[in-house]
Amino acid sequence: MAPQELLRSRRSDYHETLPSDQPQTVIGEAVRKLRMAIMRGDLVPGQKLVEADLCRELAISRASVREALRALQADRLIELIPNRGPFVAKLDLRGVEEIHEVWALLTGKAVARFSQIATADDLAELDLTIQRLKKAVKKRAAIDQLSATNAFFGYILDRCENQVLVGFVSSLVLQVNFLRAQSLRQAGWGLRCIAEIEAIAAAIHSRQPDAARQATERHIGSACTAAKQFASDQDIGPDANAQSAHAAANI
Amino acid sequence: MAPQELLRSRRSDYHETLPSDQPQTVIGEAVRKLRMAIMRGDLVPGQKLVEADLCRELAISRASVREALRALQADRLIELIPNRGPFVAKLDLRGVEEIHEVWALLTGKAVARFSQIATADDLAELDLTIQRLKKAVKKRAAIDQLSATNAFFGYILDRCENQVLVGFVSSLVLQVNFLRAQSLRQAGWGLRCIAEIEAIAAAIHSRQPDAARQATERHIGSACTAAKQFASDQDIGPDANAQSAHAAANI
DNA sequence: CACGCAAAGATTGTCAGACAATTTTTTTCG
DNA sequence: CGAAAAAAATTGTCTGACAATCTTTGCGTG
Repeated sequence: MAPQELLRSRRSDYHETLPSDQPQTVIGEAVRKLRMAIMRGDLVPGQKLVEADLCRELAISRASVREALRALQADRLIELIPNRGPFVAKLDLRGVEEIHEVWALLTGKAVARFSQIATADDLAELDLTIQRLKKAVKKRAAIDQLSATNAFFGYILDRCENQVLVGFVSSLVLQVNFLRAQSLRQAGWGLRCIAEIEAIAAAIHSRQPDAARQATERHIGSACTAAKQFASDQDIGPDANAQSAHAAANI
Repeated sequence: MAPQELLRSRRSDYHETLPSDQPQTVIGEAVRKLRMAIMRGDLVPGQKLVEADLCRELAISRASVREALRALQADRLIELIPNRGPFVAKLDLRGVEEIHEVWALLTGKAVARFSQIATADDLAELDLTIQRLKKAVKKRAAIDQLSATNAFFGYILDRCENQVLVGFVSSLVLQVNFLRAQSLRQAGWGLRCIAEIEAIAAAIHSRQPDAARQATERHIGSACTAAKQFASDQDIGPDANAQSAHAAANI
C-alpha cells in the first residue's frame, strides 16, 4: 500500500526539460522532485497523494509539502480537492486537445515572429538543435529526442522577447510532457517529427512568417494526435480512483 | 509603519471580475481577499509584504498565509523572493505590452471561433452585455464598465470550449486589472471602448472570424496603450522599494 | 561628516506537534 | 448482502520554536 517509492535524487537532470528555477529552498527542491516524478510517470495521473507519505518520501515537513503542492497546483500538475487531498492531474482527450490547441497558437506566434527577427547566428544555432534531434532519433533515444525538440522551440521562444509567452508554453509543455514521453516511442514518429521540424526551419530560413506558423501548427497538431493515444481513455465517470501501484521501475 | 490596514471583508463582490473559486477554505478565502486588495490597489505594486502583518490582517496563521502566497505567486500577482519575502508584483512597460500581446492573441482566437459557432441566442446574449457596457459608460461607473467589458469577453470565452484558453486569459486579466481600473477613468475611453467592442460584435454578427479577430486585437491594443500610461514608469534600477503608505481610502 | 562595520532587531524558511472536522475503511447487525 | 455504527486515516489550521538570513541601528575612525 505504498505506491510512492519514488522521488529518488539523481538530479542528473538529463532532460531538465524546461523548468529551471530556485533550487535553494527545500520547497523549491520538493517541487522539482515532484514535477520530475510526474513527468517521468512515477506518479500516475489520477493517483491520490497522501501528505504524510510525501513528507516521508521527500523527508520534509508537512507544511513544506503543502506549500509545494500549492505550487504544483498552479502548474496544473496536481489537483487539490478540499478535504480529499491532492491528486495527480489527469488529462482526458478533450484536455489534451485543448492544451495542444493553445500550445500551437502560442508557439505558432513565437515562430512567426522569430522568423522575422532571427539573425544569421540564430538560424545557425537553430540548425544545431535539429542536428541534435536527428542524432537522438537515429539513436532511438526517446528522452534525448524530447529534449532536442524542446531545445528547438525553446530557442525560438527565448528570442521572441515575451516572457509571458514563454511562461505559458512552458506550463503547457509541463502538463503534457508525460504523454509526449510515451508517444515518442511510437514507431515512425521520430522521422515524422524531423520532417515537420525541418519544414518549420525551412520556412524560417526563407523568412516566411506565415508559412512557419502553419508548419508549426501542423507539427503540434500531429503531436496532439500522437499524445491522444496515451491520454486516459478510461476516463470513467465520477472519479475512477485509478491506481496501478506498480511503482517499481524507478531507480 | 503599518501600510496594510486593508483587506476589509465586504465580500459584496460587485465586480467579482473573473475569479470565482473555492470559498470554503481559510486559505481560499485569504487568496480571494488578497487578490481583491491587489486589484483594488490597496496593495501597491512593488510593495513588500510581511507575513506576520498578513497574519494579523487576515486573522489566520502563518502557515495558511504562506500557502495563500504560493497560490498568488502562481497568478503572478506577487513575487516570492527567497529570504526576502513576498512582494506585490510590479509591471513595467514591457510587461504590460507582453501581457496585452498574449491576451490579444488568445482572445482574438476565442472571438474568431465564437463568430463561427455562435447561435442566435448567443448573439442576443452578447448584445445584452453591450447594453450593460453602454449604461455603465453613460453613468461613468468605472467599475461597472470594467465588469461589463469582462462580461462581454467572458461570455465569448465560455462558449469557446477551451478551458485552457479561459484559464490563461483570466490569469492575464487578473494581472492587469488594477491598471485597467485606472485607465478606465481616462477621458473619452469609455466611448472608444464602446465603439471598438461594437466593431467586434458587428464582425461576429456578420460571421467574419478574421475581421472579428482583428477588431479584437485592435481593441486590446488600445487597452494596452491606455494601460501603459499607468504602469510603473518609475521603474528605477535595482528594487526601488516603492512605498506610499497611504493606505487610507479603503472602507 | 561620510563610511564602513559590528551588534541588535526583524523576518523568513522549516520543523514538530496538536486537534477538530471530514473522509475512508472496517466492523457489526438486521 | 447491504445499511448503520464504530474505528482509523487524512486533511485543514493553529501555535510555538529556532536557525539562517536580511535590515537597521549605533559607533568608531579616517
